[in-house]
Order: sequence, then C-alpha cells, then structure tokens
Amino acid sequence: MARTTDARERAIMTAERLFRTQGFAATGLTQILSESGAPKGSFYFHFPDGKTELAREVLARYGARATALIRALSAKNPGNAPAFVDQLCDAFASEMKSSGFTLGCAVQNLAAEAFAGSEDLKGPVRDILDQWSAAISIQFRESGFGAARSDRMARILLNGLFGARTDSRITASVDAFKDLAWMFRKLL
Amino acid sequence: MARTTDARERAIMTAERLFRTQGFAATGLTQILSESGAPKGSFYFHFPDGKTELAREVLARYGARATALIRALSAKNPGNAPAFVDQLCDAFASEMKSSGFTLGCAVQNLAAEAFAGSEDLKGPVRDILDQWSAAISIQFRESGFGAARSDRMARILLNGLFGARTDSRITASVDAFKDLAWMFRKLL
Amino acid sequence: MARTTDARERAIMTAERLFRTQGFAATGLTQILSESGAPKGSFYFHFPDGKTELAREVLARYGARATALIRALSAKNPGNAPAFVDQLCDAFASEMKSSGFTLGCAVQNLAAEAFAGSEDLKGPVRDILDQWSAAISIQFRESGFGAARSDRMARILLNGLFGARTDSRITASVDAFKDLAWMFRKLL
Amino acid sequence: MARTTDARERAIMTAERLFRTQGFAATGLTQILSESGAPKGSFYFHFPDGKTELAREVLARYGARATALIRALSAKNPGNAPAFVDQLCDAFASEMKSSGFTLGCAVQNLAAEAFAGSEDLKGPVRDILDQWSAAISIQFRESGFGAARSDRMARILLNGLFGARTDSRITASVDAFKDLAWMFRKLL
DNA sequence: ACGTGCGGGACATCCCGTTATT
DNA sequence: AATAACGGGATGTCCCGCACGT
Repeated sequence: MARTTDARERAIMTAERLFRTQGFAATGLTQILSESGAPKGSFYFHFPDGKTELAREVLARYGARATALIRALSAKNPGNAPAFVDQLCDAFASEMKSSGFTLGCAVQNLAAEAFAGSEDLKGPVRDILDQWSAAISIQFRESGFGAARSDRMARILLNGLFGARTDSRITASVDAFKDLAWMFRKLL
Repeated sequence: MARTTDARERAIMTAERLFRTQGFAATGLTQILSESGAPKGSFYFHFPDGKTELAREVLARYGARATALIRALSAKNPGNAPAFVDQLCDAFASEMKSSGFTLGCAVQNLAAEAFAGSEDLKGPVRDILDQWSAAISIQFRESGFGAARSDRMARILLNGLFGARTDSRITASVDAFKDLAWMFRKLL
Repeated sequence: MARTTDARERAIMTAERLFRTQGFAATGLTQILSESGAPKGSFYFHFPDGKTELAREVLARYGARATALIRALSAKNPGNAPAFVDQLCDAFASEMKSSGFTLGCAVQNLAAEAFAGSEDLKGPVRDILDQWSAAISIQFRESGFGAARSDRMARILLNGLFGARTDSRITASVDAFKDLAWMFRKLL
Repeated sequence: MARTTDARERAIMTAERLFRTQGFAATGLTQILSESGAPKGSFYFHFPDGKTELAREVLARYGARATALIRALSAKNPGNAPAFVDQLCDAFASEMKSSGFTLGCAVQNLAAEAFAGSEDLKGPVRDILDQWSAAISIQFRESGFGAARSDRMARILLNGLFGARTDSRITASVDAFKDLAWMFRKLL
C-alpha cells in the first residue's frame, strides 16, 4: 500500500538540516519532530529502528544528492577537469554562503559522532565515500588522467572539500573553497 | 598557591580524548569524571563554567600542542618545506594509527557541534585556526615563498589535514595523509 | 458466520505463553502481535476491549484446559485418590520441565498483577478457582472422603500446586511436585 | 561519610509495597518516587543500577524480615513444631487481613516477572528461598524429625504458604492458611 | 577540594487505543 | 479484516548545575 502522508519524508529533511548544523547527539527527536511538524505517535511506525534509522536515511539521501551533483557537473564539463573542479567548489561555496555558514557535512558529522557508539552507520558512510570518490575519478579519467592518478586526485579533492567546509564554518567565508580551486588549477 | 591535586588536569585530558572520539554533546560529565577518576563534588570548583569551560581548556591545550608540533618540525627543517610537510603528515598519520583510527580533531568536533549553541567557543576556535595557519605560513616563507602564497598554502595544508583526518577515521587507513603529502610535493 | 482467519486464536495462544512467562504488564501488545504473526490493524476488531479482553480469553482457555485435565485424570483413576494426585503432580512437573521451567500459572500471574488495576479479572479468576476446586473435590468424594474434607483437601492440593510451580520456576527443578505428591500420600 | 537523608530507605519501602500489590513491571519509578516523597534527581545517585537495584534491595529486606519472623517463632516454640506452624500461618493470615488482602509475596512477584528479563534477580531469589527453607528446617529438626524429612517438610510448608497467599488474595479470606495449618497438624 | 544529595528537565523508546481508508 | 497513520502520554534512564557540610 502506498504511503499517504509525507511525515516520514519531512522528518528526514528536518533531521538532515539539524544533524548538519548541530550534530547528531545534540539534536533531539523532539526537536526534529516539532520542527518537521511530524506526529510523535507514529515516529516508530515510520522509523522502527529509531534515531539510527533516521540517520541512515539522512545519509542515503545526502549521499545520493551529492553524487548527482558531481555527475551533473561532470556531464556539463566533459573532459574539462579544471572547470568541473571550479564549479564543484562554487557549488559548495554558495551552499555555505546561502545557509549563513551554518551547514556542516552530514557524512562528516555522523562519522565523527556516531562511529563511537553504534556500528550501523560505518558501512553506509564508507559506501558513500567510495561512491563520491568514484564519481569524481571518472571525470578525471575522461579528462585524460590515468586511473591511479585519477583515484588519488579524487580523494584529495573530496578531503579538500571536507576541510574547506570546516574552514568555511569557522571563518564564515568561502575563501577556503577558492583556495582549493586555485590549488587544483595548479595540480591539473 | 600551588595545586594540591591533579583532578582538574586529569579531567581535561580525559575530556579531550572523549570529545575527540565521541563528540561534545555525546560525552557526559559523568563519563568524563568517572574515566578520569576525578571527584564529582569539586567539579564546579575546578570548572565554574561547567562543561563549556572544560571545552575551552581542551581547545587551549589542543591548539597549543599542535602549534608546538608545527614549530618543532619547522625548526627541524629550516627552509625545507617539502620535508616539513611530509613530517607533519606523518605525525598526523601515526597518531591516527596508534589510536586505532578513532581520534577526531578537537577543533573540528567542537566547531561542528558547539557552534549552534553557545557563542563562547567561536572566538577560541578561530584564534587557534589563525595561530596554526600563521605557524605554517612562516615555514613556507622561510622556504622562499611570498607572503600571500605562503598564507594560502598554509590554509590549504591545514584544511587538507582536516579532511584527511576525516577520511582516515572513515577508511581506517592513513592513505589520505600520504595523498596529501604527495600533492604538496607537486605543489611546492 | 465462520471465521476466515485464525489471527484471534493465535493471538490468544501467544498471549498466554507470554503472560505466563513474563507477566501481564511486562508483555506489550506489539510483542504479542509480532510473535503470533497476527496483524496489528485488526487487533481491536478482534478484541474490542483490548488487552483486558485478551487476558479474559487467556484465563477462560487456561481454566477450561486445566479443568479438563483434572476430569480426565479423575476418570482414569476412579476412586483412587493417591494415583490421581500423583498423576496430576506429574502432569504439572512435566509441563514445567518441557518448558525449561519458565512457565508460570496464568491465574496466579494475572491475579497478582491485574487485581490492583481493573476489577474485570477478579470474577473470572475466582470462578476458575472454584471450578478447579470442585473438580478435584469430586474425585476425593468418589474416593470415599466426606464432602467438607474433600473440599478442604482439594483446596490444599490446588494451593500446593500453585506454590510448587513457584518453587519449580525458582529452583529449576520438579522436586516441589514430588514433595507435594509425597505429602498427599501421607495425608490420604 | 554517613548518609544524611532517608530518601533511599523510603523508596525501598514504598517499592516493596507497590511491587507486592501491583507487581514489578506495572509499578513505575514515577509512582514509587512520588509516593515515597523521594526526589527524582537523585534516584540514580542512590540506585546506580536503577530499578533492578531497587528490586534487589526490596528482596534483601523482605527476605531478611521473613527469616527473622521464622526464627522468632522458632525460638518462642522450642521443639514444638505444631505450634510453630500454627503461629506462622497466623502471622501470614493476619498480614493479609490487615492489608485488605492486597499484599502479594515480593519473592513470588519478582520471580514471576523479572526472571524473563534480567538475570540479576535469580541468584538473590534462590538464596532467599534456601535461607527460609533452612530456618524452618531447623525448627523441625529440633522437634525431633530427621534431617531429610525436615528439609522436605520445610519446603512443603514454604510452598504451601506461597499457594495460600495466592488463594488468600483471590478469595479475600484467610481460609487457605487455616487449611494449611490443619494439614500440618495431620502431617506432624 | 570533596562527598552527598537535590532540582528539574530532557533523552530515546515504547505504550495502548483510535482513526480513516480499503 | 486489514493497512497506514496518528494521539498523547508513560517508560526507565541520564543530564547538567547547584546546594550543604566537612
């Protein structure tokens, strides 16, 4: 039977925002529920595994959305790695700017916090990382780089974006993304 | 007046470890106190501002220790930026390895979590970032790079280390640090 | 109108097992439904009075089954009270053994827990007690004892079985049933 | 350092009453706290192991009190088993009567309910049973019975009291205790 | 500097019962 | 006869901060 409300979806979207700005442990179910307008009584109907399942769903959506962005920019700049990197950095920068520099990365936050406790999130987090890395690597290969070098540069770009986002939150600026793009123009 | 116990110091050290592995919100005072063996009754004697003050002390020590490491490696490799970068990456890598890939960065964790709530931590975090950045930049300048470029590369290295640590925790490997070092050898 | 599913019946059987091993309050509807495979949506179609009605049905079936056992053993040993008592004790003992000493008495558990709350169960519980007592008393009368003495001994046997079951659960042995049978051989 | 409040003691006494009348699972911490007047904030200071620890304390006190009763009646009736049994039954009967036939046995209730979940209560419950049994057996031995027979009759008396208490709650009468005493006069 | 104890609220989880729909 | 979803409260647990006495 098809779903008849979007309560579940709203909860996931609200949770993503809160996990990214406040962190996983600091965000209470109560806050997620009240801000999303989702009813409390049916939370465990929608998420039998509780907060952990919510986190898994957040991760899945966040991961897929970022992968889609990478592929879209890749398709828009075929064989043009520098332009691809520039636009990827720009996309991150503008998301940070438009959020008032409050948004962290869901993967980074959940990895940092939820790893110590439950094991359930480790697998998904690793999978997302690999997925992102592979999607970026393809763009580099199509720009003429060898497989090994593409993989390595993909990982460097990814980690650079992680770090740049941290820097961006702290300094409330997008300079870190610009520096990252500058560096890749040198590297490529 | 000399201190008569080291309870305060032990609490800070234990808090650092827990904040780095579990995060700030997920770590309770009770756990810090019990794992550090510090008595509960005098916690607010030692830390009148409570958990926030603990976080401030953790940040101060963590920041100073990292700055000292940067300066030490800088002094050991005068004018030799590539060697300096290699050794800095190695130092991070070996810390991750010896901790079983569980240690996050105190600055990153506290920035990600505590920014939403209190303002008290923002200043210190920014100061530490600037301090680290300046210390690295000096090494680059002494290696012959211009001021602006040194500053920029310092920030890139710093953010690269942030990202590499995230990668290292997730993948349980030190590859990210090696990739970062490889990239800098290209860049310098 | 014939029933088209056995969901109701399965729920009652599962509830009996859980009420007997865990108690009434400690057993959630969710557990009963999931372990019985009964669908949740139609629970209040089958049991308009909810959990209390479930308890009433459990009591009715449990009471009738025990009465039937008493009558069967009575019919098998006409006029032979000692043999009857031995076989009744054996029946209880083997049920305990085959359940791994986990099964309590439904009447005892529901009486102990549900008396404080609702009044609905008190009547049925008293009726079952009288029914069992009467069934046993008949056997004693047919073995030659007077009416008053038969009633009294029936109650003593019944209460002895209650107590022996408690002992059996705690000690994980059937000794208490053997002692009870021994005592009755002395008494008769 | 000595305790400065009796909050812990009051909680245990209230918990005993509620566990005996309502059962373990059906009694919420909130009810215990509010009825005992104990503060909520310090509950886990007094009982670090939570509800289970409360149950253990209830068990310990209940067990010791019953043992003391057995020994007192034993000392009052040296070598006189029938009088001892009569007075023990009377003591139980009058407790039931004065409580309005609402009090169950703490051991019976906790054994029935808490066995399924945690293992922590099994040991204490078995120990109490042995302690009671031994205390009764001594009286029988001092009345001239052999060791094996004394042990067996002690267990029968104990289980008879368990069963009689169940009967007493259900029928709201003390007849079961009188019947038990009658039976023992025959047996001795 | 530290033990003991309190205040009051938040946490994730699970509860039983009731809808509207099919 | 069953599904999806909800309502609203209760569960045990744990939280951080602050007293008082020594």
